Amino acid sequence: MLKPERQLLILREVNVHNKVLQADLSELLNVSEDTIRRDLQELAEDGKLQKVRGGAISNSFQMVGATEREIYAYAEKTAIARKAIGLFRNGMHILISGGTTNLEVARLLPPGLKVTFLTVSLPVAMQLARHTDSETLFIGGRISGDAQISTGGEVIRKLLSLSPDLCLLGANSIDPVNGLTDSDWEVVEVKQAMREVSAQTAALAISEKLNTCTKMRVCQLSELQYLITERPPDDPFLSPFRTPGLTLL
Amino acid sequence: MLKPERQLLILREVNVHNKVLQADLSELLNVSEDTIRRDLQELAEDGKLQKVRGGAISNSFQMVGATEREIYAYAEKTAIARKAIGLFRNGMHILISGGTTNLEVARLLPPGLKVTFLTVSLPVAMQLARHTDSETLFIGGRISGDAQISTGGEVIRKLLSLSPDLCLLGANSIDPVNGLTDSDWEVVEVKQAMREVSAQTAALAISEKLNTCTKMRVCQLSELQYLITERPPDDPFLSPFRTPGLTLL
DNA sequence: ATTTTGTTTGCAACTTTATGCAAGTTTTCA
DNA sequence: TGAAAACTTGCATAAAGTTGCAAACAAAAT
Repeated sequence: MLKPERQLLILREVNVHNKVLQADLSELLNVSEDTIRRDLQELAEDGKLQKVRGGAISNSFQMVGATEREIYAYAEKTAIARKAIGLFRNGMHILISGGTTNLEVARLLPPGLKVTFLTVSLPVAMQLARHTDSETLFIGGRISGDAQISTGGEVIRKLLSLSPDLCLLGANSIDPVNGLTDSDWEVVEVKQAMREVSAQTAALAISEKLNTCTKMRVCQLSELQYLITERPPDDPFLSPFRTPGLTLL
Repeated sequence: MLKPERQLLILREVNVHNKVLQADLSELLNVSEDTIRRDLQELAEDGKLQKVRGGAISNSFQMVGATEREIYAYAEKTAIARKAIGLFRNGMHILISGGTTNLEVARLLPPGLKVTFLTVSLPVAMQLARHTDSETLFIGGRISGDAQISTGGEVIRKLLSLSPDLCLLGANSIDPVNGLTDSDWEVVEVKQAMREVSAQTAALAISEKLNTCTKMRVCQLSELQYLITERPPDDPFLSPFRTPGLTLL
């Protein structure tokens, strides 16, 4: 039996069964396992299948995890989170919106920090709750399924009775002209109220979201006190955002 | 069985059940627990799931401080959850407390069910929020770290303004003499209010918690309408709980 | 037909990996 | 606090992989 012929049979076998053991192939094709191994290796190099220890698996055999969202731009978000935490002082009341960047903030809280957190995001609240030195208050309301945050009139009403020292807003998109914008009206409504009641507000955005814009405005740049990105504050990329009253971190 | 194959099965198992015990996987896949542990570790390093003591939990199910205890006895808990869901009717307002059994209820909700859920538990709310046919309202307040539920006067006040059709109380311990009891005062306070405002209340308890008692009473048995365990309603084990006005499920 | 040339194959020696086991440590929960 | 369960670390073993090499083979050239 010629080599190309044999490899074709191997390929068919793999695609039918989704996997194949080289011991089985060796027996089926009456060649040594070494030969099979070399064949599988070649086929794998051509991308026809995936070689694994002991045999091979078909290309269609994909880990479910491929679609699972691993936290996007994780390193950047961690850097932002650390800078944001630098603003915290014991005794503060801090209002936090949702999003993965804020989740990183919650995850990276240093032990010993004693602040009161107020949030509308379920995942952020869960993470914050692990930090036993600080207190966490959740602002209840109708849970908006995709963003996993409280929305609606009741949230707004509750927010208006608060006056936190600092607000951390995860930014969906931000540009110098349109300011902080978002695509979901329910979220915009909540973020607006969050900013309005807070003494100071910090927008958290990975730099890839800078200079992008979506449909609805949360606030103007001038209404923010801090803009936190993963870049150093003096990065030329940030110069469009360098305005009086706005501190870049 | 090839290693990637095994890991894929593990991942499937995790994503279907939201949590797995490595002892179960070990039996299912006929490999030692050490191997399972190593697999889980690898998958966790790849961000495909989250490793916890004794097993793993799915990524999509971000329950932050899951412990061995919390992923325990899920077969029983799913049985209970299915029975509880049998009580649901479209249009109902349903109040749900925390605990892993209620979490199962949230996870197993059938598509198409249109009810309004009210809850004080962060993990339950997160799970409920994925069920887009129903509406989820979270009752905000101070988050009690270990139980991950809202507690405090504000929760009570809010609860008193509601009148849900059904209340699902996860039971920490329950016995015929002392009724439903719990060990954490903050939780007891909330559960009491939950029961008081609801037209009907169901206690959910795996049978191992029957005939146990802890320090503080939530309510008497006679103040409950349903007791749901994983056992059939006519199980002799349940006879001490067979009282007028209390339906065993 | 025979030689040459290059490829393919199987084998042997050695390295690496996967897995299970055991001893000791940590965590959890009663 | 103390027992049970789970984790860690190290190790032994077997299976799989690697490399080098020589025999076998096919195809091309003489």
